[in-house]
Amino acid sequence: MQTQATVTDTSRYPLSRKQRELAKREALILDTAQNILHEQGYSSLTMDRIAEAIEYSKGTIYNHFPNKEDMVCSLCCRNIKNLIDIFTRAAEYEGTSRERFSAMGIGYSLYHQINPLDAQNIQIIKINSIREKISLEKLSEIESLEQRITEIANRVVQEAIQCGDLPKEVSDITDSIVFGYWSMLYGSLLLEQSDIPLENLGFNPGVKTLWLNCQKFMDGYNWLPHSPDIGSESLFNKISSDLYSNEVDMLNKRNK
Amino acid sequence: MQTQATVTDTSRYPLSRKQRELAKREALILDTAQNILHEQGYSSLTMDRIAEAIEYSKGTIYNHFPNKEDMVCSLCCRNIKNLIDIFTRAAEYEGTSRERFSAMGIGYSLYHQINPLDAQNIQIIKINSIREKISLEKLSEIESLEQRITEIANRVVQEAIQCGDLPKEVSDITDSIVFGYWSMLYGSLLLEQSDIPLENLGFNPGVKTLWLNCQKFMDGYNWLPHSPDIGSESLFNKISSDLYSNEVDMLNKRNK
DNA sequence: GCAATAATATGACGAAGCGTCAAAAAATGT
DNA sequence: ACATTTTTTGACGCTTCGTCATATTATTGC
Repeated sequence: MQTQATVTDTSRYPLSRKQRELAKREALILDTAQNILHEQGYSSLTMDRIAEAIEYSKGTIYNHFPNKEDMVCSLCCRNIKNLIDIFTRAAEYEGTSRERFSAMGIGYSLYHQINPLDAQNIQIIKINSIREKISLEKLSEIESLEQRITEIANRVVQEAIQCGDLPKEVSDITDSIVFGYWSMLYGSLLLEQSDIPLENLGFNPGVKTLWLNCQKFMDGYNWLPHSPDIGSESLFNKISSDLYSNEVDMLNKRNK
Repeated sequence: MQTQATVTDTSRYPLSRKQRELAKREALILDTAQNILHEQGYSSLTMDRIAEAIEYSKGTIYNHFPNKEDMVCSLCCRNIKNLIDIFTRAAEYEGTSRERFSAMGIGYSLYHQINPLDAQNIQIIKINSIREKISLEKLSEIESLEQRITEIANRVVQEAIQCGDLPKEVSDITDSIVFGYWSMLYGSLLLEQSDIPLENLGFNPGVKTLWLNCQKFMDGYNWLPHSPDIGSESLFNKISSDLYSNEVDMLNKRNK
């Protein structure tokens, strides 16, 4: 009988040799997929090409993933963990609640600038006609990972209310605040997507614009302390260097 | 010689019989494509199916569109005109500058709720791997249509500055304001996309959430008059019934 | 150590879709 | 009425997906 290879066993028991090998191969497949995406783009990502690259047959890949879309979703799951890490760091940042929330925006923006591929993959798996091919298990996996992120953000909002940085009245719409913030981050991300010519749309895009809009969004909710009329950039720089110096370096290096 | 059928001639001269027939058939193709999308979804949208439905051969379709993606983009171009109409109506709304800007948000949101297909198509043509197949002409067509929308929004922002509803200091970042606003609209739209289970993410989504966030965004920019602490919904209802009663009816009818 | 059995890997194959192009059909010009 | 240009057609080649009978490898029982 042909059974589905699986490494999603989350039990604490040590994996058997077999399971380890399976996990290793799964990682190999995902690595290879990412490479191809990186070097040749999504339209060149075919199961045959992956099979050739990893020196296993196509059937073996299909023992790991029910289809191509599911595989891309797995890639997203793997990579979104980096984003969780960034959000966690932001939530633990030593500063006001507002600075911590701001840090999340910077982190999100930085992360996707460094890894535009991830943004593209996320974009792809959000398309309904793609989505319907992804297994329910994988869908709920990515969903719960995203949930972890929104929970982290939500906690900061609640802390802000508790310590009086945000008015008590918003206690029952903390979700909305997170949703709005995320919408703006996500929307900006997609609108800024590499190949869409925003300049011609009359926009002056970039991280700084997003930063400003995020600040104004928080101002609107009366999140104290308010952003200064001028010079909120110094806060931006402070947070960037405090929390994301590695990421900023990486970005600078790449742009050279 | 095989030449490309074209009806994009924008000259004012009356079209010849031939051109009219061509335009008619192009519309037929797009209508049919939209039908198939509506009834069977994007994965069932194939050139062969369209050909069969319109009772022309596939080759004839390829005389109108260089490929499938270009055709979907054409569909977007055709439909985005409705959005321009909505934005125009919003810009001409008799009310404060802030109300007009708000009206744009409501209109955008309503429009995509009524036509979720359009939102999906827009989402699709924003994917790089799709985009690279679309002809440059079509890309610049949709770009300039989108530009018309942002221009309309931008004009309202400028009027707001002129009449003192927005502080003079933002004069040179009107683009950013429009960009932020649009990001939030667009981001919310995509995050709310039909099949993504937001409830489980802890969100309480919907038009009202978006409305609130838009209001807070404007508050953040100090766009006068500020939204009231409670009861900004009455303004929402007023604008909806003043400007979009047709659209609201349509939506109610459909949900019945 | 070996046969029997179970698990896994393979790649040829069918199905489906895209886009092409030589040939057929229709329209136009003379 | 015939020649020439334009348009339409659908069979065809190509690519990709995902399957599955068969081959290979691993495991178990004795």
